[in-house]
Amino acid sequence: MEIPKQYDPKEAEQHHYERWERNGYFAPEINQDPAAQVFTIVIPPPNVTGSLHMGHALQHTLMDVMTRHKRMSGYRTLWLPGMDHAGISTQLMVSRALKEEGKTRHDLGREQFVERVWKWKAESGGQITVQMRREGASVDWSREKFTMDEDLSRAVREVFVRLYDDGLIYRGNRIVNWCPHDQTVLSDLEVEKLPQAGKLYYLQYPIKNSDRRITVATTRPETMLGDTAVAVNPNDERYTDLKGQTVLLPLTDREIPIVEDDFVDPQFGTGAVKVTPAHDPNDYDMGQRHNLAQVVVIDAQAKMTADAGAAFAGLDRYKAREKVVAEFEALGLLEKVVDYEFSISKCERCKTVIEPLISTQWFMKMDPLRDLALDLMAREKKPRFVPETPYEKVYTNWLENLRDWTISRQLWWGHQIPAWYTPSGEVIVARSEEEAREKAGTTELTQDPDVLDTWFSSALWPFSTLGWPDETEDLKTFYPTSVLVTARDIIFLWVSRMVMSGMKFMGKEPFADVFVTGTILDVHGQRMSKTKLNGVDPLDVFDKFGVDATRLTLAQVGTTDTRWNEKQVESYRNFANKIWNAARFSMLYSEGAGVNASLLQTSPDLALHDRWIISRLNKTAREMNAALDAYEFHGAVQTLYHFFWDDFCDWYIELTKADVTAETDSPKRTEARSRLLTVLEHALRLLHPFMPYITEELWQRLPGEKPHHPAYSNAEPTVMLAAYPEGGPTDEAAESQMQTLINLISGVRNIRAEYNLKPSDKITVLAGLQDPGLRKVIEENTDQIRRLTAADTIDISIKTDAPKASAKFVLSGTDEVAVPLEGLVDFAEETKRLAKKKEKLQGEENKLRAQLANPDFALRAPAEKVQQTENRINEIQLHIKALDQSIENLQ
RNA sequence: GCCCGCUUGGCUCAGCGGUAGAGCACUCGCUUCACACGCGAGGGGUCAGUAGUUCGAAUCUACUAGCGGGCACCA
Repeated sequence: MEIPKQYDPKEAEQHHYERWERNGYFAPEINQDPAAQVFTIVIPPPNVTGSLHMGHALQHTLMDVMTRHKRMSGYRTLWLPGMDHAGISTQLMVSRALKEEGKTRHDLGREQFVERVWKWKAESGGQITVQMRREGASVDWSREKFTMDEDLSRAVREVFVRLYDDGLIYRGNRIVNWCPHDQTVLSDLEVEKLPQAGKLYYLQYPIKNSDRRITVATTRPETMLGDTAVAVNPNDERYTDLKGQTVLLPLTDREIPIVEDDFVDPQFGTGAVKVTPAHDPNDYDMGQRHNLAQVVVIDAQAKMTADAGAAFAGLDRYKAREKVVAEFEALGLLEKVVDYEFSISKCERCKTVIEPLISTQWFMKMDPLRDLALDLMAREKKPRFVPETPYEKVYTNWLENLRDWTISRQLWWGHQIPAWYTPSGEVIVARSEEEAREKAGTTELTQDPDVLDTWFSSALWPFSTLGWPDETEDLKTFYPTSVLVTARDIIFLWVSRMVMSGMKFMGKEPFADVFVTGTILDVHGQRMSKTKLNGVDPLDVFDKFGVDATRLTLAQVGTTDTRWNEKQVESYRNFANKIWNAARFSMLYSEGAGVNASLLQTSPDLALHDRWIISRLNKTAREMNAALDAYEFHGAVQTLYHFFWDDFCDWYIELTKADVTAETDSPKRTEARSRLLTVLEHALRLLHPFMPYITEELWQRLPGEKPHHPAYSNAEPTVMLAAYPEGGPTDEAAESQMQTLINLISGVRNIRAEYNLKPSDKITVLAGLQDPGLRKVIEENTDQIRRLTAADTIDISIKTDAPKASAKFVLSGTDEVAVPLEGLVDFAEETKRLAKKKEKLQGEENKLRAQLANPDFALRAPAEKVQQTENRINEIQLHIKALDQSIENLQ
């Protein structure tokens, strides 16, 4: 079998996914163990309009690592995929397409427009599901959901009706955030506050029956046309005599009162505030407190209404502003205009300045729901946020200050509100029009034209996708889910609402843990964004370095904000190639051999390197399971990388090479070959959750017995259903002996490098080892040492009798190694080399001695620590003594 | 305004109470029979600053500075 020298990721990425999916490996049904524990993740449903970005790739990688790890560990796993109908985004996208045809949605009418959106979805929606397959995401496509599916829509209506019946959903006339561009109301969370350089206008209002004026400051002069009061702080002495007076509102024929309200800050502006209840949330509240009239002067198109007066009616709000200012100036009532930076509310999506308007909308009363979530946190500390800081606190604080949620939207694409109106204006809320007719006792019903906020259906995602309100098997099996993986920007929009609805309708939290990922920033530390065009396309990275290398890079990001670093991906591409070539070597010499798990049973009879790699493998497996269970992805990646590259490739393969590549067949050769293949096979399993493609590609090729986890015994061979190694016993003696061997070999190599010896220069290694155990280890490995240091002779004795012209190093305490270098040793240089080492040791000794000299140290530090320090000092002393001896011999 | 996070070698990041780590970059050597996307050997950091707690602090506490983020009804 020809195996190319270089790993081609595209080749491996081509076939396996299709096979995995076709064979049903992603579905929980593949697990045959009725007693299996359950592991569930529901995907944060990407927008149907969206395409894959780095944030998705990061989240998906982490979810896939978790899912694959649990699946291999015998859990019945479900990672449920799906998409969100993304109300406004989708409607806008289709509207834009219509515009190209010279039409608007109104030309089509509601029914045809919605049909058109469905058509768009069928043809070009859900690009991301194709891209997720490329990522290797092991989601169960047979359970894929869409928030507008009939079953999920049914859940939405059910929830609406129940909350309405509970009095938690109500219809009300209140001030709301209105986007004049998208022509819909928005919730507080869909509005972003942006700093804005603007002006503060000081307007003078004449007082009735007086020649005095009162000055108010405003950033929005046009709203003065809707003023219905001027407010001052009750304790503001400047205005004591004006209290209860009446103001003649300029540019209108209205007279408005001066009221007192604590809300007014005497320090700001003039201490007098114009009150426009119909166009400002604070003024609205003040209006409620003082029973003020609401004069609507701006309409849904952000144009002035007839109530703004004939001179202004029909004007755009900004034109009206100019005109108001001009007229005030003409009247001599414009006191001054100053530059002023303030924050302005904009539509998160289209960046249009929000117009606060009074409007009849549907709202959700949040307090009782909020309390469910807060209780859950207080009582059970759920959900558990990872990382706990700052998210637990941020989440809790937000809940504590929660206000009612505006849930209606003036859109066509979405779940139409299940409320009908009778001719007499009675409101009937029902699960269907049929039910509404029954309730109303009439067929003359009109359904509310509005739809629900997209997040209304997302809030139900963890149970609506599993069949709720029916008590399905899936719902019983998979709810509550295990962990939610998400970006931090939707903790309020989505996470908190899922907790509330989960508690309300399931009586149980929707997920145990919430893992909040970090953010991938661009190379300059800026957020990647479409408008900034600084985003890196994951698909380009896949093409350049392979999916597996990209996944490894993303996995180690974990919860930290990290700048995009292509070099990192490149290094993991190289790692993939290293894996490929280690496997290539193992299989090049696999004749007569095969994977055989029994060869990983350790035994004192085995060679040191075998006992060592078995111990290292077991330790690595334990660390991997611990790290993955603790969501420590960075540590997990590091552990894998160093086990595979340093332990397995740099040392184990080199040490087992002699046996593996032996010319003649023998049981020893077969065993060495088989053990190498077996260690590799286990390593591939450990790597699989992170690097699904290369591991499957190689695992399929390995000869020998590669059993599945017992839960999957019926399935065809695949690494994704092999057992994740749990890690057997470790062998500390073997690890420490091996470390000595490594130190010896590295020490000799160091001498070779420092003396610029050519690889062809043969050397003799003299080892003086007083410790009999150590001597035995080294004696048993003389051939290995000879090969790995390119030495001719290894001479082991109790004490070296090295010639003066030798380079030396101390292995430990009294054990030293010498390499005679007749004619090559510059005595002065060698003295310097040894002195440098001594100096370093001396520094350490001084530090430790100072510590020991502190009487409090002996008194307060744990005895074990004191002992350790003393031991280390003794060791250093022996080492220094040996160095001194060597230096003296050189003189 | 309030709250939070970050600041570790040239770069990107680990570590989070017991002598500073990785990858990349850098230096030197190597066509060593798996891999030059490689092999071997090295150099490089008073862990932002200050003051505390502690026998001992990159690691805990407080403050300061720089950067980043979240929340907030100041017209």
